[in-house]
Amino acid sequence: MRAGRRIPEATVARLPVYLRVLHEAAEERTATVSSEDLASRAGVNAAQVRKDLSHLGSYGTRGIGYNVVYLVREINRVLGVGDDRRVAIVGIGNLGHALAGYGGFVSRGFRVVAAFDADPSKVGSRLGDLTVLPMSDLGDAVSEKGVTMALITTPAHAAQGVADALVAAGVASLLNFAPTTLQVPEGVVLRQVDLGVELQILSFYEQRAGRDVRDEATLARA
Amino acid sequence: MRAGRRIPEATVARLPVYLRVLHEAAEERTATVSSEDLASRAGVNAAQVRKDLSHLGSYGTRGIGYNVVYLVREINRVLGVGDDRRVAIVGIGNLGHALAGYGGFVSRGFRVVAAFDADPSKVGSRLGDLTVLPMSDLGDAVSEKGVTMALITTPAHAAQGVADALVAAGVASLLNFAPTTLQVPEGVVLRQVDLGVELQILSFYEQRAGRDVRDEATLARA
DNA sequence: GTTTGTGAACCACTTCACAGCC
DNA sequence: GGCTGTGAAGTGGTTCACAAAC
Repeated sequence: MRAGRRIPEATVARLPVYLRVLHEAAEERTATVSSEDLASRAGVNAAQVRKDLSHLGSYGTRGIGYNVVYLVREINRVLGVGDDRRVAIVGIGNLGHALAGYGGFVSRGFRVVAAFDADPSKVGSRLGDLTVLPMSDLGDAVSEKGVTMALITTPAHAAQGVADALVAAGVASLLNFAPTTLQVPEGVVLRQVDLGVELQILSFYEQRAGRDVRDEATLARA
Repeated sequence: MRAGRRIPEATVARLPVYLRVLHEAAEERTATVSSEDLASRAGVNAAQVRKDLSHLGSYGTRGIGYNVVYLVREINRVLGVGDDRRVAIVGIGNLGHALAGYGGFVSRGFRVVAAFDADPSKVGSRLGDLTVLPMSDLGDAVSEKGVTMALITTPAHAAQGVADALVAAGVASLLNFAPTTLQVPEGVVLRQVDLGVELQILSFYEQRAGRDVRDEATLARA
């Protein structure tokens, strides 16, 4: 598969993991990595790595491996990260609060620039260097601050309404943490993270682990 | 495929989603659901639902659908949920704090019974009705409280050490939120949730959404 | 008529194995 | 000799389509 054609979904889900591993390698001043290195650090098969990377183009050198800095740049480009993306959080409960302060977003090129809550007692409170805004400000704040992605951390019953409001405001990428299935119009990208689901999946494999030994390393959402 | 043989990984990942939908249906006093109902509420294809459920056995009635209460019981049994599972959280930063109070766990049969942190200034602080314990208490507390699953919410650099300690203490199911790949011995079940990865995947599809329209609804873990 | 359960067809992803390049 | 890039083979998952059950 030569240069960037349609990239398989499964590959897209692994690219961020490679990126993480490559950053670690870069910190250790490693100039090049082999598919074998990358694979073992990412917890996948080496052939997998090579095939995944071949979807982006031919960025390796036979006999040598992949140039770390160069590969980081290419993956960032493919994922559309790098120029910092503006993120809003709707629903400032425990989880929303935690995500607003989560360092793992900033270090990956995302910046939380707005926070909203429907509860008047929360509106106006500080959240790091942000002020929690009322839902009625959503439309204006989204366009003023150039928000392109939003995290929904409301209770389940409020999530669909919030999603509708976000879509109406022009936000086209939603990451939903509320434990409910959302409907969005075509063209809007939606991903679901349900922490309860993760524990239940874990529970299944733990239960099995007694009889047949199973070791499941999985990526998120993946 | 008659009655419970080996259940495909992809099916296991969807069962908790069906469970969530079934609980919603139960609240609405719906006695039976068709695969079509279930599918549309879960965001998948109806044939998928039927095939998934057929792996558990034949619990539907042709011409009628599936009995909600009965199906909930069966899925819970297969997943090994129901008898409340004891969970520990290691790393009481923003995220650990939020997860300790997350209602979505309790309502799904999981109970957070212990919290640990390596930072002496956090040890002894209250967290709901728990007290944060030092890492040195991990072994004892795990066995006393019957912990079988743990959430790792430490910084990345501490995660492997914590995983090792948990495994040594006899915890055989780990859900890792730290953005790093962990190594665990055979027989230990490990799942990875990386919130930064989720945003990066979202970013990729958002970027595409302009040209070709893609709408990606995904379940967690994938 | 409705809806399940399932073989068969299809499609996507993974792994193998090796030619080609350094 | 070492390592990538990739066809080919293998595996697993999804969707179709229909017979069987109600």
